[in-house]
Amino acid sequence: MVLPEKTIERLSKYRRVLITLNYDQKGYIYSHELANLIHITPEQVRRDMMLIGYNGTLRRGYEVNKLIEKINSIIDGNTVQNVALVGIGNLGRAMLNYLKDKNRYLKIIACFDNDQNKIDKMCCGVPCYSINDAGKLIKELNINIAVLTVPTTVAIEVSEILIKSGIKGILNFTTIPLKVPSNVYLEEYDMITSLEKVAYFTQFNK
Amino acid sequence: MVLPEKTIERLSKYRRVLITLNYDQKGYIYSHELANLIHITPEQVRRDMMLIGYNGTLRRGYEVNKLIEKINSIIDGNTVQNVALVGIGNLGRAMLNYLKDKNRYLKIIACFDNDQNKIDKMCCGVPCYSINDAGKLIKELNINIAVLTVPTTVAIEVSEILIKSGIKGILNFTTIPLKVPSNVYLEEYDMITSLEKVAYFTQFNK
DNA sequence: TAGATTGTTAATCGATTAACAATC
DNA sequence: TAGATTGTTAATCGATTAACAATC
Repeated sequence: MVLPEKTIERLSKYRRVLITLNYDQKGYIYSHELANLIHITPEQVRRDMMLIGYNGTLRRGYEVNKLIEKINSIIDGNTVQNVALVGIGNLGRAMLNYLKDKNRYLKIIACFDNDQNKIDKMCCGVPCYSINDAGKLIKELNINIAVLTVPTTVAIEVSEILIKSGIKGILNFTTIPLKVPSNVYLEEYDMITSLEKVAYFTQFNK
Repeated sequence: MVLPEKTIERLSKYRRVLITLNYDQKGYIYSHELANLIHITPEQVRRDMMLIGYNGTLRRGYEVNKLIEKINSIIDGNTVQNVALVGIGNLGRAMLNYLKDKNRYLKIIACFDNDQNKIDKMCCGVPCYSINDAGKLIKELNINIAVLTVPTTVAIEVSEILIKSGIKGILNFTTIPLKVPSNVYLEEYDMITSLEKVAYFTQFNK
């Protein structure tokens, strides 16, 4: 029932390249063409298609529009999920601008901060509320997902508030490892670790 | 010789929590304590220690300072690596502020852009140069690593310039999958995919 | 000693890659 | 038909987890 993490990552990328490169106007695409677009092997594409139960045709490959629809139904469940961005510093604002309007089923409908100068104003087109009202508003606005861009010093405290408020998925951009209950999905996105990883492996390329 | 990717990621996190939580003043740490700090199992910590050839003592665990030194020598090779940030938009500036000064062996010493208003000025304390001079400057300044935060529309073009200029490691924050030669290390950091992944797995937590 | 801890091998799990039959 | 492509099983690879001997 639950698909592998890596398959979900690739489905996200398949959909994005197909849409941004206007392949939906092309009609059909072969596994090796789709593989080339994100630099993987055709076997991996076919295996993903098998896992999601999507069949191509032998002569023409995969029907692009149908495939996009299928991916929509898997990732978004064809229903809008509301997202909050928590912490409107430099990073938060950049992320908000970046993630906003990238997926019509994922709507960033609120942001939270503790700075009185930001609260009750709009930030990049999204209303900003006090973190003290998170408990109430997350329930009222039916928000399931939080993007966490607060300073590391308050990351744990804020994550606990979010979980108490009913958030079921967190994308953590802070560089503190969080601990969440088993009914909350956590994705860690640690930029410093990523850069240090590049530093390590780059040593072998000289 | 080359350590597994996942081990490198954890080494980066071990070092960071040990330093930020001032464990270097504590002297020694047990595998289960270190495991707790980043929410993994003690077995995994011990296996990583084994892989990097670092031995603890039976009664007291691992000597923190020595462990940090060991991780330094692995990830940074105890030598400074110069880094360039390419693309000084909102995201680029946020990343620059975020990554700056996080690791004394990883120095962001230049940024590149194509906007005349930014070129030849300082940006967040780092000199900004024209992308047209990248070929010359990357060699002159001995830069090995690039953090890519340009708009998706020019990502491929710019990555090719960087590779021609001798960059050996790229941290790609754009949402376009890049293709690099085998002697260049590429780390993809796709925020949209991360958010969509959270959206998918959150559906099972309701 | 008894208990706690490390270091390491074996077993398991998850993901990728290889191989190939089916078929248009 | 011949060639190209899909769908799927088997094999391999990489990473985690379990088990346990050694030892302070």
